[in-house]
Amino acid sequence: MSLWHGTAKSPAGLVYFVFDESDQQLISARFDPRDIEGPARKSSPIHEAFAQYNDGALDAFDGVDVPDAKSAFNVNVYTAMRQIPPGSVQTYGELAARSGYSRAARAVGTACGRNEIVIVIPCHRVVASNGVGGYGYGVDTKVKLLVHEGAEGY
DNA sequence: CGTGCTGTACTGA
DNA sequence: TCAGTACAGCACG
Repeated sequence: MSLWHGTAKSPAGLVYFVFDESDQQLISARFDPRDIEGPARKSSPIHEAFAQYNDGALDAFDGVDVPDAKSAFNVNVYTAMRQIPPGSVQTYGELAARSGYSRAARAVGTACGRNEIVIVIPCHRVVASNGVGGYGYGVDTKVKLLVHEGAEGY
């Protein structure tokens, strides 16, 4: 493990992220500085990806690798989640079905809430069937990201 | 409409 | 085990 961290602006505020140079994976990305590890860096491909995303290249994180989730359920859910195109949203129930667990909407909500890599794993694109749903850093944060991506109705 | 109950799948203690 | 979830659907009033 060879960790370093950095910060980057996003449409919803400053993001603090940790990167593992050994296996080229983004370990975490959060809207608060909790669990920061390693020395700071000012520039990197991750910094660049955020800059491009802010500029409107909404698919800038497609090439960013992340660690495998701890359980098969989470792997399936996060994989399906990253396939939601920018600018569109999916309900917790739809995402559950696409992940292979047709009635696990609530469990998907739990998995989203535990997501450690905001924006790159786009939990903000998962909404409730009757509204925007919740978000770990506040619904306003979620809405800012959706507006930036051009999702309709937010 | 809104509120509340219940089914459901997964997690962490 | 068991309680706790960033849900969904339906029954009531």
